[in-house]
Amino acid sequence: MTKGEASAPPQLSVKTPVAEEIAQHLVVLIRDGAMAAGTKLPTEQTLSRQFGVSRTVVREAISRLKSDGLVESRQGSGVSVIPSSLRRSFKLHGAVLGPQQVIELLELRQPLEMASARRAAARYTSEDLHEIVAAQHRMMMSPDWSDEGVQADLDFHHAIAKATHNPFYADFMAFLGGALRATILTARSESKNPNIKSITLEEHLKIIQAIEARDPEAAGHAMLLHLQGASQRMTTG
Amino acid sequence: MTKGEASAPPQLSVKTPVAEEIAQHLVVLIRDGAMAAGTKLPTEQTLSRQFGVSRTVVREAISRLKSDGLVESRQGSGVSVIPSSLRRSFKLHGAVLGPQQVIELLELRQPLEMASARRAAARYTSEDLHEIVAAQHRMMMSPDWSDEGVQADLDFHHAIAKATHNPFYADFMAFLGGALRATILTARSESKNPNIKSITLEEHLKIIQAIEARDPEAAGHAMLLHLQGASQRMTTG
DNA sequence: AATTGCAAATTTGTTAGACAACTTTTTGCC
DNA sequence: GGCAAAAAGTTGTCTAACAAATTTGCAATT
Repeated sequence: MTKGEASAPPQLSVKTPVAEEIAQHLVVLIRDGAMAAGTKLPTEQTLSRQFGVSRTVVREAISRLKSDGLVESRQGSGVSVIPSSLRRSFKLHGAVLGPQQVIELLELRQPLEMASARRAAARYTSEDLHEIVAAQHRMMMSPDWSDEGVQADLDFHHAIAKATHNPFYADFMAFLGGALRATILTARSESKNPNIKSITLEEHLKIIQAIEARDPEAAGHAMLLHLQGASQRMTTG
Repeated sequence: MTKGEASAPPQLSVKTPVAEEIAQHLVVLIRDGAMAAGTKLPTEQTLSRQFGVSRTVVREAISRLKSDGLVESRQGSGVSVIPSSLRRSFKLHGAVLGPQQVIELLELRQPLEMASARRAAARYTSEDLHEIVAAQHRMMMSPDWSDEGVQADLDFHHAIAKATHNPFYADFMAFLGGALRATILTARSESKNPNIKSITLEEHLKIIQAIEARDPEAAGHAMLLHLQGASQRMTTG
């Protein structure tokens, strides 16, 4: 079977590997409920014929679904869809985030950041504080608004999350930061407000002071003000 | 190359597919920083020799890392590690959660659930409320403590998250619920407290009433009390 | 001496066929 | 009809080869 005669026409100038394309196709089928939980996928051979690719490619695609916890395979039996209640991976499937999604993601981040600041204030060690201050310093020194500066900003929040000594906070904040990174960068580079950096640094400073004073409530409140301000600055350009 | 002469001896009675084992091995290498961001992995052929498996298996393992957003491959060039700041998947890598991890996960869940309840109170529609009540009803009717009852409990929280009309809340709550599901089930089946179900239903009811009254603060507070109670009931047996 | 151009070597992407390991279904015997 | 053995079906792994893209090395030219 030659490569060109796959059932789907070449859809975009972007060249995505076939395995990835098929994986996404299957993900859509499962997420949209075309394949209910517990049901079995067609056999690898069937899928291979259906998509017009080799079994190897199908296996690579299924391998990704397994990694995402969407399906489970048993040798000799088949590949079955795992009920959504058991999925153990949280993932942003869309490559780029639209404005609405950014707002929603920020809304998810807010309570986590507040809790993060509160718990950091209660539990930080001197090394944690040092790392937080270091990120703040790095941001101060960076040209506004370079990729470096945004990175330092994200590092600041990540350092606070690490100071909670709960690895899930740290991991999840890193995840959210990465997702929002590109958005923050473009928002700032397009912003006409020249004071945006100094304002941010000031807000950060208040958070640092509240944490250092081991005052969870003040830390959470300072974080809330910071996030509200940042959000406003992002959306109003 | 026959299968038996792989460099590593068969280590456990549990039979995990080789591809998965190698994938996890690589994940550990990357997460623990043995392979810095931006660096290239050894070639597939090298890895195949190193692990004593075929290139096919190595490719399947790498395919999973790609799905997790840990690496990126370019034809002709190689496979390079993606900086942690750009990772777009959040995942519990350990198969089972230890007691400490459960506590940490509950701590991550708490602020999210509170925010979820608050926002649900502010935004719910009649259908949302209906779904929340339906889950409560299903839990009431289920034998204590069946898998069904735990599912209804999780559905209750998920329905609240959906009522926020922010898909990230709903998705993430479903994710967390799935991760905690097994733990909750065993904790309850081992509990000697016969009132655990009625207490839970009572706490749920208070949350429902606060949401119905469109009182975000009361809803958040009721949720906090519920989570604290549930956590206490789980840890003290 | 530096740079450009091109061929060769690398490396990932895909295909094909084969066998092993395990599960499910069918068959044949009692 | 019930049950064990055989057969068929399905995923897991291996090997070999070629395609497609990138990197590297070398040589010729300026």
